[in-house]
Amino acid sequence: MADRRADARYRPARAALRWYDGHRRDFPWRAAPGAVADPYHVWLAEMMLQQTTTAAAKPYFEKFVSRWPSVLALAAAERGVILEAWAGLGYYRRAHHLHQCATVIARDYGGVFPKSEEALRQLPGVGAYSAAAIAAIAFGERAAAIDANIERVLSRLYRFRGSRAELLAIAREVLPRVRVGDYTQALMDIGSGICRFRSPLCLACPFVRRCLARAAGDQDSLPVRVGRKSRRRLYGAAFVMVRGDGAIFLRRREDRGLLGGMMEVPMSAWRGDAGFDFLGDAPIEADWVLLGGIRHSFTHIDLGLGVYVAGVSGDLSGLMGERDARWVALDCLGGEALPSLVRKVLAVLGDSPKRGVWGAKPPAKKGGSGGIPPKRVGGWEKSFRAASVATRGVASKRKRPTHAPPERQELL
DNA sequence: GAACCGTGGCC
DNA sequence: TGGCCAAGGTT
Repeated sequence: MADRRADARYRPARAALRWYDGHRRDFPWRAAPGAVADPYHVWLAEMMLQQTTTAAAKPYFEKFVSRWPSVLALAAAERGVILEAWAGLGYYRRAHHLHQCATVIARDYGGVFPKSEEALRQLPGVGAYSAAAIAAIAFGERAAAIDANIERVLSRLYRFRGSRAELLAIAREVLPRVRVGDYTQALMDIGSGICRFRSPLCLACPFVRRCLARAAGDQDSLPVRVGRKSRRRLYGAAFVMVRGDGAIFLRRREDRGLLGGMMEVPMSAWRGDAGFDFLGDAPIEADWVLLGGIRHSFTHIDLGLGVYVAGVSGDLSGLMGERDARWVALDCLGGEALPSLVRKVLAVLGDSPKRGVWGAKPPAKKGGSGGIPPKRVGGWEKSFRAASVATRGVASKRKRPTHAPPERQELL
């Protein structure tokens, strides 16, 4: 038999924890050093951080904790209000799961999160990674969480090119018996700040002398990347209806699918053909004016939208058959569950892009309060009135964006 | 297993 | 600009 010590895989826990004690990042969802983390905070953060940067999630986390200090408070909130608070963060299915999960915790667990990885895994929106992360960070359970950061660190450390399941086995093998939560977050911090996707700072890494990829010089090729499909290009039109008092018509999208449950202005179908009859999909007959266009990229769709606007009057009750439809005053748009796509559409009506719907601050600048809708909007209505007076002049003078549909003179 | 699901930053 | 990335989960 071979000597067990000679075969033992390097365990990074000691070095990781020592590094963590001196270099840990400070986040609002993290407990103070040595303190016990709040499971509600850990869970909420993990839901927000799925495929999302810490900079983007941070202001949302602070807003949520401020508005709903406990999981019971969150469970008592209306779904639409949660969607409004989530607006701009993306992957809106997470907001639905968030509410569902809070309801389950309130109803089945008396407002107390379960501790075990297995029980957590059963909750809506909690997958293999999140269950392990919450169990380890909030409860100190010996659960091995592997996110993109930890996968990168371990893949390079062991120069590993195998399957995810094999990596999980390795992660469990080297998991420490104490301070599992700190260890997990240490690997995340090292992965984020040192063992970066590109230009890793190996000389600052606590594992520099143990890292097999570093020794071989192939750290840049790890972990093995999976090829991504290119986006489909689709085209369509958005129809902004403005009532005499300046209110805009919004409706709620279906719960399922893209932007599920979020508010929108009516839109045409989205097709691969950039020149189809968009106005045939208009919600009502009106003097639609093409004001401009926007581009927006989703995970799997590259979308170009022409933005049409029309002043409307008379009996508009027929529109109210739409799901959760309503007329919203301009200064109330910030309180609606408007995804970034729709905010971008509405920004075309203002002379200062983004300003009209996002408020004074443009969205998501370097860790700022991006994505948090303002309470007030300014200077927007006047410029829209000027634009609507100019009508066709505005439409023809505006530069057509690359992927916007061509102007259809015969229909204008 | 593969497709779907947002958004903003970086190079 | 276009491609890639990020504390992934669900169907």
